[in-house]
Amino acid sequence: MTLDERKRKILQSIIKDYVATAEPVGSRAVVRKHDLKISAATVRNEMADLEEMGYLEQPHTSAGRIPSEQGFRYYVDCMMENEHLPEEQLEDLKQAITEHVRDLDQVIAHVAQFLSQITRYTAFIVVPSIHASQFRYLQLIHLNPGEALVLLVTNLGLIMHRRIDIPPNITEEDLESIGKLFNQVFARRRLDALRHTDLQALKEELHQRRRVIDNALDAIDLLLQDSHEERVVISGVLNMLNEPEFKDLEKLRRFLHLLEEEGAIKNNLPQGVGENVNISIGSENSEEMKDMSVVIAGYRSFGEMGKIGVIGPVRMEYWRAAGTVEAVRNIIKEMFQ
Amino acid sequence: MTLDERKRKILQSIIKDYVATAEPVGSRAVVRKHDLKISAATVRNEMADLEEMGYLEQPHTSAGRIPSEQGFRYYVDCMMENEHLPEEQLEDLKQAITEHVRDLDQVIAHVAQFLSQITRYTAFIVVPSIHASQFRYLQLIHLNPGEALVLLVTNLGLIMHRRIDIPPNITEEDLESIGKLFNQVFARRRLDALRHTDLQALKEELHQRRRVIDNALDAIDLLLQDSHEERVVISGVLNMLNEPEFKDLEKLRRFLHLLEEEGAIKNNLPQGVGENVNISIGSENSEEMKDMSVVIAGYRSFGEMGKIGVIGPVRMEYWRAAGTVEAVRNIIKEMFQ
DNA sequence: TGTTAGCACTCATTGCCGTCGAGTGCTAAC
DNA sequence: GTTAGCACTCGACGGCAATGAGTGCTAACA
Repeated sequence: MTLDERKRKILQSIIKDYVATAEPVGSRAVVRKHDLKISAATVRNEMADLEEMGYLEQPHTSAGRIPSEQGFRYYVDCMMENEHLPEEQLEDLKQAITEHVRDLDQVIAHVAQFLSQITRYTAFIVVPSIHASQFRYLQLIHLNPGEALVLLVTNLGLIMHRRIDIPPNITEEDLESIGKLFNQVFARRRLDALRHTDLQALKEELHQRRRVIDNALDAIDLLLQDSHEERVVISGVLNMLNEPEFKDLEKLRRFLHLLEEEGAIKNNLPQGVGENVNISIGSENSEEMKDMSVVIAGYRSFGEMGKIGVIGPVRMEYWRAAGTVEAVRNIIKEMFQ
Repeated sequence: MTLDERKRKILQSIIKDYVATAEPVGSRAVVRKHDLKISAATVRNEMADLEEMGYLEQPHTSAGRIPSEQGFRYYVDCMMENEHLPEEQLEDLKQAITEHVRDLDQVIAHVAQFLSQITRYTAFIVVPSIHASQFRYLQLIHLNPGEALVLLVTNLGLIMHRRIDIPPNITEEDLESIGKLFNQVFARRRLDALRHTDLQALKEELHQRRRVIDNALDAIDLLLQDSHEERVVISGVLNMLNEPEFKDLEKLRRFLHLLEEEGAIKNNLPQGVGENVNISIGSENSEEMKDMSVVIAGYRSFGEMGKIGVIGPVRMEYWRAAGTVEAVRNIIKEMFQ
């Protein structure tokens, strides 16, 4: 399982070359580009060994070698050093964040865009659900006769809302007093503590204006359900068109399809990602993503786990992707403190 | 400029065939498929005429003919009848709308999805800005010490919000009283009547708690700016991958690029669309969309003009697209009444 | 024992025909 | 005005040889 220094050098050369060109790499190319002090024939012998060990493969007999998934795996685990991205670019991102700090959605969108631009892969951010947020404020707003708005605000400034029907004779003052009641009951509780059963209990308790309250409670219930959903933000899908592996329209279609429905991508990301940068290569992913690689890292946001990373072809510049994902993750981490 | 009956028949045959197969159509195919009572040779003569008039073109000498953009234009203007889509499908859509009537965003998303699914092209909906909405309600909500939320609700139930900084000694009660003040001043006015200068004037008028009010006014100002933006909702991008014209990766990239930035697509849609269904073929569009066609119709929503339609290749089933766009537009129209 | 030069072998790619067939334009006959 | 016939055009397709990159193997060398 452990390779000697020369084999490592050769494997590394082949990986760098192959990632850059997407072409099989021959023995001559290895000695030429990385001027090792050995001949092509020696390299050939070594390459044959590496192939036997499973780190390389040969598309056909008279072609050069390309790294196998196992080869990439070995490189990533045992040889790779993350490439740090220049301080100034990070400064740009920090700048952009502080400019939009008022609006979490915008910050997230910016970060995703930054990540995809720098890496030139497709970036994603999984924004955790808001279970742990505190209830801050509820308001019933009279819109038009027979129609009101339930508005729920969390301590993070997240806003959820839903329209409800009300009996036409309910006045603004009525709504206000009902709202006050809700606020008293809910004050400062965590969203995930407001369970369906609580709502039911509250419903029983209240006799007056049952109709409004019923509808409002239903609306709140639905809002809370939504709050349990993670969101996924994606940026840089087009970057994939530059990768020669997506010349194949079928691959491209599968990839785009995966992104089209929110849920699909979420369920296909590697599970159990901790705070470290994690790399998942080709068939290590689920069936749907078996010819892509994912570089992903976790971040904590108010007690919940979010994820950030990039998706690219197996032939990915892992060193650059990992370095960038790590740096951006750290910035997010900072931001949440 | 006017064609005799036989030429029209031939043009129509060629269009139908070409749209279905994406292959040049020969003279034999025309007589065979549409059993006209004339021979292939006659058709050839007519086709030569049609080519000279600019309605057909020939990819190369020994190939069949394909309709030119002018040919499509003639067909659309002078021969086409919209194909109506089955009542039951429309019912499905109406059903879906009434189910989600609580949330305008969801309805829009549904309609777009429906349109793209039925036509198998890429659907878009331009949701007009909300200039004409009425101000309904403003609330200042205390989030955390030093931080509050400005919340603005329109009579349509649209919600805009923004976080602001406040001096840390401001209490919830303070915010409430300031909010009341705003509400009095703004009550029932139209959003587009709340101009920057008004806000400035209000600012001058108020002496107390200047800091909070300043920040809130700034926030409102920004929210109003946003409210002037149209939104574009897009669905069914992937449908394009089925069209053989997008085998060409360069075309595909240009198209996806256009969709990637919100603004780009908005600015490239045909201008001056009225309530009728409008068709814009190939180079009649802006440079960026010169090999696509757009079928578009307008709808009125609270005094503002919205647009709905589909984008497809020039080789589009205009009759089906136009029929569907029209039907869906009518449903939207109904919904807004 | 590890390294290297030499050489035969493999195989994808490229360019070059020749054939095939769909489709045309033209002409002469109906 | 319509049609049949025929020569012509031109892209698509398949076979074939040349090319060249790259390999594996062997024998000689250090």
